[in-house]
Amino acid sequence: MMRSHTCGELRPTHAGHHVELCGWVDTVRDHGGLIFIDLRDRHGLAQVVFDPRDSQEAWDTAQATRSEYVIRIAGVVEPRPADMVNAKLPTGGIEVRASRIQVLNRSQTPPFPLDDEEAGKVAEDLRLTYRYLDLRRPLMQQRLAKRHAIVLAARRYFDRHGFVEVETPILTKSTPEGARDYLVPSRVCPGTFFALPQAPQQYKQLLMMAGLDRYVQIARCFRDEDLRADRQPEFTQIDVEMSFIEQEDILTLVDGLVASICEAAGRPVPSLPLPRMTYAEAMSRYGSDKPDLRFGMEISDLSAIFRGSAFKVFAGAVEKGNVVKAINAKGLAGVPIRVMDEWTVLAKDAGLAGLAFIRVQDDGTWKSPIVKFFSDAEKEALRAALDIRVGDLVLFAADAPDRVHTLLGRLRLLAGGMAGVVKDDTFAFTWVTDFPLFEKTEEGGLQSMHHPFTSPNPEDLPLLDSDPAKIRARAYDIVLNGVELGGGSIRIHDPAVQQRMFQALGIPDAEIEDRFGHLIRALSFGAPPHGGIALGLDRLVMLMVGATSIRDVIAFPKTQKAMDLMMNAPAAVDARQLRDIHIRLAGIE
RNA sequence: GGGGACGUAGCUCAAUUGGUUAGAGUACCAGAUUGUCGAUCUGGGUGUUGCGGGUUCGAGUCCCGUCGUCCCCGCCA
Repeated sequence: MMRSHTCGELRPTHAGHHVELCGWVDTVRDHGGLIFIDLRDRHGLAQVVFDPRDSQEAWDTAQATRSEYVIRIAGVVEPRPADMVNAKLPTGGIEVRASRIQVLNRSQTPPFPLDDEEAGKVAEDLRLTYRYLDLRRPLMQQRLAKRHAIVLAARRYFDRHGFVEVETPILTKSTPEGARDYLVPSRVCPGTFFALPQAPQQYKQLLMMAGLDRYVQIARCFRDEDLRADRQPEFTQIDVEMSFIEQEDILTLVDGLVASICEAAGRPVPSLPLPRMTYAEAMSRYGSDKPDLRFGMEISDLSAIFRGSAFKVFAGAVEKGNVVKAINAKGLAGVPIRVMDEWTVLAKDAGLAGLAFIRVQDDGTWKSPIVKFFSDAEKEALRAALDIRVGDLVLFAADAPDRVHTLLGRLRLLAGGMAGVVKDDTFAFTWVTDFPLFEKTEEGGLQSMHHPFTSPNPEDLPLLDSDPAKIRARAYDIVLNGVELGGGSIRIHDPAVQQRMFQALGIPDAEIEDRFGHLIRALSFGAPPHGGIALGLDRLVMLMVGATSIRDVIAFPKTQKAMDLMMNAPAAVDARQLRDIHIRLAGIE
């Protein structure tokens, strides 16, 4: 061992101990006589003092050290006099009087400052290019450590509940109906390709058919789609599957998992069970299938109030079977015209004719282009429905329900952010259940909202031929602060139902056999009822540590163009490698 | 694929309407300095204004293109 202690652990109780420390030079304060070096490692910071009267040789070396040099020192722990204690440091009660110093390695001047306060402002591409330096920062190390603690808590939780962790293949088969796949050419089988898994979905179901009963995996997943602050091309899921269970069992299991993880992350543990709402309710009240419940501003249905109104735009909408809904953006009566214009553009982009509004002025009067059409009774009903008060801004939308919900849901988030009513320190979990089984494709066909192995709600099965869009799935998402943390479903275990589902999705029989034959066959060999869920670990950790991007909780993340700036990946390969895998490049300048 | 923001010293930023030698803080280098802990003091500018074109007497500033980073929409079963 090159060290007797870490830099963060020495206390006044160590006084008189002879210690050896290793670490990086954080700062040097040279007083001509005394030299102070703050020595840093993952565990903390310790002040080391060099006095030429102790060792001229050590003092000379210390004077030549610079930021980020790696050094090893030996010395004696001394308590600091009361007036020299540094209350900001856990080790501030002591210092090490050094008798020896060894420079283990020198360092160039870092390309950006490594203290958390300054580095937080540095351009992210620079941090990513020198990620190993960025990760030296205490904040980044804390985040990685917390990620570890969360994964450990999850593994312990699942172990306690009898789960077995199984690794599934990274080289697998393309499933074109999902996200775009990352492909890997086969050398041995010319002209064929593996795909990296978008999720271990089929494998985990097959493990249920294998009788594994309770499966978990901290699984890496790959999707070749455009990136966002909360989306990376490779990411990690806590992937779970169980046999002989119902939806309720999964929800209860994950409730407990979430509580364990919050505890491990040092966050307030939510009271269980976590709140639940249906998809229909989430859309109707929050205009989103991942509602942010940290604030109100819920969507109110005003259709009944405006049925037959003198205001023909609203009355006409109701007449046609559309809806009139609104949110009360409390306190935002003063938003600039510019913002209202932007929001009106959003409304038009969403397919609506426009965005109606009421500003409630300081004297209580309503400033609005439309209130002159409202009767006194309608105004009173409005006031009651939306709790309208001085300073409020009411935003109306009248159109088909899905358009209205999408728009008002989006405006609700913008308004909430602008009004500053979103409490950062609050954790608002919710389950969203009863998702639709299908959604419409651009071509007018059907596609699975979750995935094609999702079980329909048995009550709705008769609708499969008549009105498939109305079928509810036994599918559920867990949402935290408006972020989709994870989702899952009860799966189809009847091969006949699975076959019908593929047919409903319009997949030709030959293709069903080609792509899913193995699964249907497996279902026919005594598949147990089963279901599961997958939770996005990166997003979970992001929220637990208060980061705003999952890049901040991934050691080596990729940029928006899916590049690794440190490794310079992806990169061209040489001709021989291409020949080996039977690939010829075409059409690349 | 689309919309938006940004790109000036190692880093974070400034630079009037297009106008003199592109500045500040910090970092860095040199010297001083025996109780600092964001040490201090003195001195030093270290620059292909992302890149390529264009307009102009004159471009960091205006125009076109391009590259890169970020945010959003589409996309993400």
